Order: sequence, then structure tokens, then C-alpha cells
Amino acid sequence: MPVQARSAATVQAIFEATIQVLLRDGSDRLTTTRVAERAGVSVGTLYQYYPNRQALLFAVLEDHLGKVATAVEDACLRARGRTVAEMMREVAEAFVDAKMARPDISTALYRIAADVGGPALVRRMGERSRKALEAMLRTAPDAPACQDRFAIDTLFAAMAGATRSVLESGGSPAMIRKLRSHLVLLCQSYAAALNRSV
Amino acid sequence: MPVQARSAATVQAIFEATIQVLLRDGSDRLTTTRVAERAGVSVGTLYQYYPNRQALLFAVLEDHLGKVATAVEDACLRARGRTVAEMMREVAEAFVDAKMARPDISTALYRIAADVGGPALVRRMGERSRKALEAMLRTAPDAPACQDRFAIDTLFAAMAGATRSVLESGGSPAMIRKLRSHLVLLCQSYAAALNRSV
DNA sequence: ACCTGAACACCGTTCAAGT
DNA sequence: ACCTGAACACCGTTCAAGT
Repeated sequence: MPVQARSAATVQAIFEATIQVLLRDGSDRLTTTRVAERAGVSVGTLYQYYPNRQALLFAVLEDHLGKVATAVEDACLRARGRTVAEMMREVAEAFVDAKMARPDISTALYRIAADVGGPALVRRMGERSRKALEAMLRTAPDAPACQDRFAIDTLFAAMAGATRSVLESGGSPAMIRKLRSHLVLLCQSYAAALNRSV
Repeated sequence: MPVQARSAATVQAIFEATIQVLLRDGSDRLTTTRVAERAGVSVGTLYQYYPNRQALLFAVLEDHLGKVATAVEDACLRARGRTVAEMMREVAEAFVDAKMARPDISTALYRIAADVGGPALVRRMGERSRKALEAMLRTAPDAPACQDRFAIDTLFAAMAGATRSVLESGGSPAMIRKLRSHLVLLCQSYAAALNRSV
């Protein structure tokens, strides 16, 4: 949408104002007027670039999920050729670390992720991660040839659920450390069990 | 709050109207006026029993989570004295079945569960389940004496996350069957790994 | 090409008045 | 003791008018 440099700056300002208002006031009290005010533009301008309030929030969610997916993809590239257990450690730790890079944003976004369209966004990012995992697993010396798409999706959703639970109950550094090691164990034992049952 | 029989009926009517409007229009378009209309009372009456819109939705969420927690508690009682693997199967299947008893309600409630106060409600119900699981595990012939609270919470959140993912991507009967068996495997392998690492 | 802000429709919540 | 519904404040969204 941005045709001139001025409008690109405006879009950026609105995006950042959205994050700030989201963290300061929460998603309930995030009004389009407040975001516009914070961004230093009028409401009308906001609606020129984002069709509605939801689009504003989705932009932030998409950005965040994209970062997590990228972190997982990077981990999958790093771990190529290693054993399945080592791969699982790399991926689980990368996932937790990406989520915990900005715990405040992660937590705030759980509200938005449930909105209409949110689940689709989550699924799209899950697919990116799944593909990266599948490609990585094909390079493992100790993995079976056929990988189950559903199993990988389940593993991912399970990690996401456990991470969410920790974030929503405060997410102290001690809990986060525990989560990291528990998710590694969870992924490793599940992957091993799947391998045995094939 | 209900002092006379009339008001008890009113509260019930409002509660059921909330579910109906939630399923018909979605949580976004659920307005207090619409719920009151559907319940056959005026808005003012609604506010006499539920202090605000959120309280309305929380009542439905609390009811649903309560049913799931009860299903898990029942499963934990049934499986006492059996092996850890059998316990995990019983609990995982009970959890999935309880969530899938009313997939429409389960799915609709994900929106509400993220609202302020929702996470606390989820945690409270999680605690009920965890306590039931701890009590059950103490009767297992092949479980270690010390159980990790965090591990059980993690297992629960993982199951919830995976179940949510399936529900939000449609939740076909085939997927649900797959989820059931995968969650059993996930719980069993994680529990076994924990036992080994103690 | 981009921005402004008054105006409109709608929703959550209240409260004076009823039975 | 319980119910009604008009009234108020506030928010999302639009659009005629500006630069």
C-alpha cells in the first residue's frame, strides 16, 4: 500500500504504536483512537493503511509468529545430520527461546491469536515449522524414512501449549529453565516412541 | 444471588441464552442486548445477575472446564492401582473425549479463555486435574515415589495445546481418532522418560 | 498522494421507575 | 424481590473537506 516514503513511515509508526498500546493498556483497552494518537496521526489515516482494528492486531501477531517460525527453521538447519535426540533438543530450545525473547509480547498476543483469522495464522506458521522439521529429519542417521505430518504438528502444538501455560502463570526465570529441559525431554521421548512404533 | 425460584429460572435462561448466542453469532457479536433478548428478559435484568459481559462468558467457560476436570478426575479414580502406561492411556483418552463431547463449545471457548481472568480459571481447573493425577500415580506399582508437579502441569498443557490445534483446524473424526492415540503415546513416553531420569 | 476530524451507528452499563 | 427500558458514555468506522 505505501506509495511514497511518507506513508511508509506512517505505517511503521502505527505498527509500533499498536505494540506499545497493546503492552501498556492490554488488548481490551486498545482502541483505534488511542493507537492513532500514540502514532501521532488521526484515526482516518490509520484506516487508510489498516482496514480495521483486527488487522492492526493481526499485523503484530503475524510479525511475532514469523519470528518464532524463523527461529525454528534456523534451528532445523543447524541440526541437520545429527541424531534425532540432538535435533529435538535444538528445536525445543530454539522454540522456547524465541517465545521468551519478548515474554510480554508473547503473552499479550494469546488474546489476539484466538480472534477470527488467528488460528489460520497460527496454522500457517506451524506449517513453515513442520516443513523445516521434516527436511531436517530426513538427514538424521537414526530416523525412519516415513515421517508422520500429524505427529510433528502434535509435537508443535504440545510445545506451544506448555509454553503458553508457563507464560500465563508468570513465567519466572526458574520456570522457563524447567520448561526448556522438560520440553526437550518431551520431544525426545515422543520422537523415540514414534520411531519404535513404526 | 438467586433468592426466589423466579430468579433462579432467570439466571438459568440467561446462561443458556449465552451459549446459544455464542454458538450462533460468535463471541465477537455476542452483545448483552442479544443475550437478554434471547433469554426473554431485559438488559437490566441480565445485569442484576451477571455484573458484566465477561462474567457471562466466564460462566460458560467455568462450566465447560469444570466438566473436563471432572472427567479427568473420574479417569484417575478408575485407573488407580494400574501401571503408569495404563494410567496415561485412561487420562489422555478421557481428556480428549471430554473436549470432544461438544467440539462447538470447546472451540468457541478458546476465544474467552484468553480474556483477563481466563488464564486463572484454566489454571484452577488444571490444579484439580493435577491433584487427581498425583493421587492416582501414588497407587501405581511402577511409579517413583516423588512426582514432579511441573511435569504433570506440562503434560496437561501439552495435551490441551495439541487438542486445541486439532479443534481449530476442523477436528474431523479421523483427526480426533489420531489425536487420541498420539496423545496416549505422548503421555506414556514422557512419563516413562521421567521415571527413567529420576 | 496523503491526512484530518466531525459525524454515525452500535454496544456496554446504569438507574429511576414500575410490579 | 424482581423486572423494565430509556439514557449515557464510549468505541469502531466513514467520508467530505483539506494540503
